[in-house]
This record gives sequence, structure tokens and C-alpha cells, in this order.
Amino acid sequence: MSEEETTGIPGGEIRSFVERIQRLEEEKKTISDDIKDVYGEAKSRGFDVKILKKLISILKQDKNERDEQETLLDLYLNAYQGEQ
Amino acid sequence: MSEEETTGIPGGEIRSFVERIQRLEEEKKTISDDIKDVYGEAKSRGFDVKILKKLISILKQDKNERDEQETLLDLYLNAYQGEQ
Amino acid sequence: MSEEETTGIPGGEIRSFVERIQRLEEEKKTISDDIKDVYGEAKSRGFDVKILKKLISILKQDKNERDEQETLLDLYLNAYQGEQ
Amino acid sequence: MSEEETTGIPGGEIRSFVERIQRLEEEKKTISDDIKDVYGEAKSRGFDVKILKKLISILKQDKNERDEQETLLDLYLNAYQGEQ
DNA sequence: CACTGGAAAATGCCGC
DNA sequence: GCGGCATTTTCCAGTG
Repeated sequence: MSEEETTGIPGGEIRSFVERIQRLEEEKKTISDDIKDVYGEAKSRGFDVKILKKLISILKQDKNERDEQETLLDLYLNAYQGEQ
Repeated sequence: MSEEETTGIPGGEIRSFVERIQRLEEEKKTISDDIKDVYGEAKSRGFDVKILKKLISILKQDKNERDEQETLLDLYLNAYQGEQ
Repeated sequence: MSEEETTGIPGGEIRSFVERIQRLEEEKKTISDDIKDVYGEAKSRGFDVKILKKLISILKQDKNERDEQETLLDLYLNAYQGEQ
Repeated sequence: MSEEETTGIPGGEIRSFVERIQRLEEEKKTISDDIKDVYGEAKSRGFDVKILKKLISILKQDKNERDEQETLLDLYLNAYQGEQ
């Protein structure tokens, strides 16, 4: 009998999910490390990492906000059309 | 002997901290409930709560962003003065 | 003509709701900050904040359970009295 | 004159760092989304996502511990060989 | 009543 | 080792 038939637990499927996620998390970690490296490089080029981070976070917020406003507009439009 | 002398554990002080926090959390919960009530009232007046929430969250983001930019400006100023 | 009559949009009422909610959220934030302060104070008095939080959450659990049991008791009582 | 010579601010270099980081953060986000997708898929296959996450975090813990032990072993080995 | 999205809390991580 | 910051996890109301 196979493992699954024996235990009733689809171990192979779980293992497959686990491995896929572990692999993705590794990739994610690699990128996080890359980001750290870039900050380190910027620092060694004389930039203030704290300021750089703040700047990037503000740029990100700008983008988020534009997205949010689009969402709000969509909501308005839907509400309006819903009342027709 | 007092409890503390007996056990070596400053129970009174812990208790005091616990009670202060519990009291604050109750107040916080009261306010959360008040907020829910206001949304409920708005809804009963015909407003779309989802839109209202989104609107308020955008207004909050605007404020956060302004604050962040001030923070960035402060950082710039400090960095600049630091180099004098 | 009033703004509302002009635009057909009840801006004053929205604004009022928005402001009420913003005000409440500020109060809520103040209290959250107070809580953080108390934890900070406890920490500076030598307590382990993580453990303190666990303790408080357990006490809250207990309270919820007791409340539930009271609710249950009420239900039983009502059911019992309803059958008299 | 170049922008940098004009303003005294090395804008091109900053911009380059900002863009590199933004690009990496986008990649990171893509992977995070992929991970979410996999969890979603697992869920739709009947798995309990919360438990799956716990499992993966425990496996990661184990791996860290094993890594630490390897590091420790390396230290011992080096110390031992250093004394030869 | 399960699912989704969003708020709050907890945890972990990084640089100083 | 600590404080601040990002991420993760948990919780909860609303929705279909």
C-alpha cells in the first residue's frame, strides 16, 4: 500500500506545497538580501541610508495613494450606476 | 510578612500595571464601538459605508504623507547641518 | 441656495460624519499611545513586556469565558422561567 | 554643465539607487503574491492554511537550528585544527 | 456560515 | 542589547 492509503493523509501533496513555498521564500530572501546590499552600496557611496529609505517609502506611498483614489473613484462610479 | 516579602514577586506592582492597561483597553473598546455606531448612523442616513471608510482612509493617508514629508525634510535639514 | 440644493450632494452631512469619525479615531490613537507608554514604563521597571502582554490577554480570555458563561446562564434562567 | 555640476547634488546616482531598489521591491512583491497564491491553492485543495503556515515555520526553525549546529561544528573544527 | 479585506497586535530584524 | 521599523499573524466586521 502507498503511504496515503496507509495513513489517509495525502503527504505527497502537502510535501509538494511545502516545497513550493520554501522555494519561493528562499527567492524572497535572496531579494531581501539584494536590497540590503544596494543600501550598503549606497551607504559606501556616501548616502544617508535612513533618508534614502524614507524617500523610497514616500514614493511608494504616493503610488499607493493614487491607486486608492482610483479605487474610490471606482466606488463612486459603481454607486452612481447602481442608482440608475 | 507582606506578600512580596513572602514570594519575592512584586505582585502589587504587576497588578497595578495590569489594571492600568485593562482600564485603557476598555476605554479604547468604548471608542471603537462609538466609531461603529457612527458608521451605522451614517448608513441609516443613506450613505454607503464602504465609500465613507475609503474616503476617511484616503484623508488619513494624505495626512500621513504630509507628516512623512516633514520627517524627510527634517532629515535633510539635519543631514545638511551635520555637514557644516 | 444652499450647497446641498445647488449640488444635490449632502456635503455638510458627510463632512459631519467624517469629522466625528476622525475625532474618535484620534482619541483612539491617543489611548493606544497611552497603552504603549504604560508598557514602556513597566519595561523600565524591569518587567518583561512580552510576558505582561500574554498575562493580560489570558486574563481577557478568562473574562470573555466568564461573560459567555453568564450569557449561557441567562439563557438557561430565561428558559427555565419561561417554562414556569 | 551637467545637472550634478549645476546643483551640486548627485541626482543621477540617487535616482539610480532608488530605481534599483524599487525594481527589487517589485520583484519581492511578485514573489509574496506568488506565495499567497500557493496558499490559496492549498486551501482550495482542502488544507488548513493556518496549520500549513505553522508547519513551514517549524521546519524553518529546525533548519535554522541545524544551520546553527553546523556553524558551531565549524567553529569547533576550526578551533581544533588551529591547535594542531 | 464561509470568504474577503482591512485594522490591530505580535513577532522578528536591522542598524546603532 | 535596545529601540525603531518592517513583516507577519491574528482578529473582526461586512458580504454573498
